[in-house]
Amino acid sequence: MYTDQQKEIALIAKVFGHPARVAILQQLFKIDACYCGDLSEEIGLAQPTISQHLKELKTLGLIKGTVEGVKVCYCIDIENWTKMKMLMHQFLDQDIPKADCC
Amino acid sequence: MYTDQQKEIALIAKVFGHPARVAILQQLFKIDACYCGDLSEEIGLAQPTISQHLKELKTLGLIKGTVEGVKVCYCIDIENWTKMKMLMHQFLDQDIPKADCC
DNA sequence: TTGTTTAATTGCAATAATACGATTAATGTT
DNA sequence: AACATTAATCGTATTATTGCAATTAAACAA
Repeated sequence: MYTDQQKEIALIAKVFGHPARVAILQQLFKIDACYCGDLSEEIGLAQPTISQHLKELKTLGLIKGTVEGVKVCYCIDIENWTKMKMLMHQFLDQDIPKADCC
Repeated sequence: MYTDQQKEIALIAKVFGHPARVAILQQLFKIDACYCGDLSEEIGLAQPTISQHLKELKTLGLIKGTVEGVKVCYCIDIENWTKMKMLMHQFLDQDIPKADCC
């Protein structure tokens, strides 16, 4: 029904389609690494909610987490983020017509 | 709770978060203009479903439609698409850390 | 006017997403 | 071992999204 590319773009975009996940990602870029509890405080959502959002980001491969004692340190997965960026640019930067058609 | 930027990025991404809307946009880029009925055939969804997706894209300002007799011609809104692209690039092209932190 | 074509709207059923309290799991500390 | 800390999972209520049949609306044609 849809091309693989269309499905993948939609999957990525869906993950960006919630402000909490946008906020989490921006925070990870800003401070380079973060703990679930810190994010919960920073963003203002309950810990299970943040954990759930982190899981979605992790499932897509955009972030990774490593256990550090009793905490889990999350950060951007640079390689996958770069790959994702290429796909999204491909979609966003399509050649636009010279003039509005209507 | 979230910044305006975060909310706007999420709103845009949410619209891209369904393969049907990705397909519609790609088709509009490809053939420069399209009618609702053509999209319905091309994509394989019922006319009301396509109409609904078109409405969401229009609400966000990414496309515009002009009545052409009994049909409605849809096309990309170049100006708004360009604006949207800038916002998304701002988000996607954040400075990534030199090395994985974890 | 009457019919034809196309798109929008309505109503509704099915599914998915979101948020969080309660609990469990894992690790570290005393 | 017993406790403390942190994050994941479970269960569940609420809300949002999706898809479409049926209908309505709008424009044109005969």
